[in-house]
Amino acid sequence: MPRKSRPAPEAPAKRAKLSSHHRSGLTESAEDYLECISNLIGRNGYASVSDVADELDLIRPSVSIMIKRLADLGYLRREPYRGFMLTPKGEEVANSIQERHAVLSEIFRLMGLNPDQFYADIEGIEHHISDAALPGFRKLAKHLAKFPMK
Amino acid sequence: MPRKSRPAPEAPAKRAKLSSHHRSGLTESAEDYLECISNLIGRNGYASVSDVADELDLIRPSVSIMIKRLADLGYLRREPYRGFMLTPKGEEVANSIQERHAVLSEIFRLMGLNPDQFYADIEGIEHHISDAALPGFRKLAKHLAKFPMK
DNA sequence: AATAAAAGTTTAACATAACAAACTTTTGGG
DNA sequence: CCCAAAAGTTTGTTATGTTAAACTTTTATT
Repeated sequence: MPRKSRPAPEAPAKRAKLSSHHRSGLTESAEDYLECISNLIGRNGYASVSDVADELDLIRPSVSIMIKRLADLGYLRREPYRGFMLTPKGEEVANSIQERHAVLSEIFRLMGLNPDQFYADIEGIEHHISDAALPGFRKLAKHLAKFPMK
Repeated sequence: MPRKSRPAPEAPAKRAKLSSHHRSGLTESAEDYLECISNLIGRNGYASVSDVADELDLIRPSVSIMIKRLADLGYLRREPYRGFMLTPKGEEVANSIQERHAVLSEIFRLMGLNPDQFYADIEGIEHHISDAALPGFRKLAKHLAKFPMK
């Protein structure tokens, strides 16, 4: 028996969008890119597609595409063949991730876990600390400094 | 100018696989399903596609598809129209997530953050605590119980 | 037993994010 | 200046995970 045909759906006006599952309105992956770019700029003064690809262990086309999107969304500005800079919007996301990373590293250290050895844990967790929870984590780090675990 | 044609790539023998970015060899999403199923079984004695869909705020087809995959991968067994049970392999994953959830809830509580209000944080973080880090988190909970933050 | 409701599945479409191959642009060394 | 290497982009494919619509199967009610 022939299947009933479905009506053709309206053509959706598709705009560049990142499905925003996070605090920042960006995906974990996008947050990782911004964090990485900020780190590279801090270290080298600039960041390029190739730099980011090396750092995140991705290939250049993958990075190229994400960079274009982040630029379209206003998180960074590109100057062809001479890297990119974060916009204030991009800086804000990068800073928020970097602070979470730093706080988590400190907490891990105070827990007796070498942050270098738990880099993957920290990289995973840092995307899931809400703004509301962050002060609690800062306090935890202070508390552990005052009342050490060992 | 006509584009040069690419050689047809070998047909990859595709098997049911979940790209394993995590400790368990499963994705976060798959871990969420197993955690949820285990919780439902604990509460109700069994879990169904509809139960899981309600709980995780997904629609039945989404759940149906993932359940089929988890069954194919040996994490659970289905009895048509009467729910499913976790296999030992599935239990193991569920237990590991549940323990992380419990430890994190306790730590949040001891940090002065109501776990109910930070459910999303905990649900996100629980997938990123490695086996190697878990004992550290357990110790942290004990330590905070002994040396309270407020 | 009939049938309506509930439960589950199939199909098609989409978004994200990755890779590989091929192509283009820029830059730097000779 | 030329041209090769480096940098970047385009195109095509894949995997994951989701929705929506339509369909099928089971269960339960009368």
